[in-house]
Amino acid sequence: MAQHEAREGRLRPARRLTLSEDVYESIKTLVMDHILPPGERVNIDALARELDVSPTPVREALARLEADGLVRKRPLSGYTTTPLLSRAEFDDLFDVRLLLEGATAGRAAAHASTEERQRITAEAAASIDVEAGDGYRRHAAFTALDATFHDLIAEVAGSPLLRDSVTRLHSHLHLHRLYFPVTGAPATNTEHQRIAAAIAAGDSEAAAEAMRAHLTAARERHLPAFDQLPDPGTPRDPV
Amino acid sequence: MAQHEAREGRLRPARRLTLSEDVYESIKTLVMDHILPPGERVNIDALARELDVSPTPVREALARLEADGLVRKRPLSGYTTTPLLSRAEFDDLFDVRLLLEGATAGRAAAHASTEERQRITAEAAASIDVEAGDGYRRHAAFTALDATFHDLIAEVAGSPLLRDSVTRLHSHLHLHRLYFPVTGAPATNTEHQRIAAAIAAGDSEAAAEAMRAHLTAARERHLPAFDQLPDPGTPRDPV
DNA sequence: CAAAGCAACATCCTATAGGAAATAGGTTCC
DNA sequence: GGAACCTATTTCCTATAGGATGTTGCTTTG
Repeated sequence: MAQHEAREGRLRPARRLTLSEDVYESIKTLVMDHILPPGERVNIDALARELDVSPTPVREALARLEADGLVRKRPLSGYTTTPLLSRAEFDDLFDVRLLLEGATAGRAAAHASTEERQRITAEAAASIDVEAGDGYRRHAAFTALDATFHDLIAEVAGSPLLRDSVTRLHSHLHLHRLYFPVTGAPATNTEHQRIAAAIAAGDSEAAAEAMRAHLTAARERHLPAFDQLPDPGTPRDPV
Repeated sequence: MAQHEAREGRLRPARRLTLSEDVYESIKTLVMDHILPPGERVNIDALARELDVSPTPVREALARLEADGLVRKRPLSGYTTTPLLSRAEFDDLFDVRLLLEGATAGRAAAHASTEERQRITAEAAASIDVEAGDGYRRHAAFTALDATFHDLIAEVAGSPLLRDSVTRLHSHLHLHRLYFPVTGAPATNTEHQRIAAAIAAGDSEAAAEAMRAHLTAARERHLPAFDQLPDPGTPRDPV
């Protein structure tokens, strides 16, 4: 049963601890980067062959991804990648982000340690040198940096439950953003630095307010995307 | 391969659509009702034999439950039910509930339809006749009714993302409450009715305030539980 | 020409078997 | 008497095979 020597030369990164974990990360990346396009059927067997594993760990990873909201499962019809965000879902996402991330910023300003405040300030400053690169790469780097900044604040807020909720929200955001390159990188950086300054100063109310202003502005920057492409609506259960 | 006639007489309820779904609900109930005690190892094969299915759907259900936070998975050591809430985790839970459910109550007051307002009012009123029953049964019924009320408000708030977050939080709460019967049923009912009245009247601010007052009071009612039993602390990764 | 029915196909879902790792217990050595 | 090492067992993890179901395309009929 020569199943080990075939493991070389696969397109997955070096294995973590369990195969299921690797497969989970691999598929998550495939969905996040839209290599598996939104709203498309996911063939378990084909995916297993592609990753050079048996269908069982693929099935297990898909079950976790469904709980994350990145794929959907129709009972006897297989898995499907979650379709693109509709306008209503996008608005809902930012409404909830406003609520949750306003709170994380305020709490971060109150609870963060000295070392954590420095990390946040550094992260906001590091956002500048993403000007390098071109097109897709540059946009992907910017998106990753933005996510890192927001996740860092959620991490520092000192509430595991709040952090989980925010992280879950962010993975939903990726279902929209990668398709629509935005041009507001400089504005985003200054807004980030304003948030970082308020947190460093320990001013909870100012931090929350700066975060809410940032999210409101970011929401406005993303809006034109819905005019460029036909709105996908919510064609998610065509029965 | 006589695998169908063995399906009769199992302790699972009638099958929904897929076996994995049934198994998921079954295990979820086992964890919620503490038939699988918190912090205990979960043997996949034993569970599969108990439910009279193969390990594969059990494994899939466990993966979903891990995403829900009801079980944990240590890479090469199997699954474990999530341990009891520590004092710090309990405080965190109610902090986040205060934030999220205050928002759901306010939004429910603004967005609910006439029919939905009636359902909420009816649900709050129905909370009275749980005085019947004894001990465990009575407490379980009260807990279920409380969860239904809060979930209903989250449902009506008109934000799918917010509803998911709240629902997720509630499943965490079950990890604490069932072990410590509380005596505040009458107070809970009046508080629920006050919330329902504010929502029915369409007063967002009053509804949010009533919800926050309710949660603050409920938190106080639960607190003595930590004095009755030795605090479990956070013995979750004994290596 | 359109719609309904049928059949073939592809895919998912479940069951079983075997290899690998971690845990637990006993033994031995210090 | 205690700690470290080794061995045996248990358990998890992965792979493969077969049955049931949904889906798709074609044919036939009105």
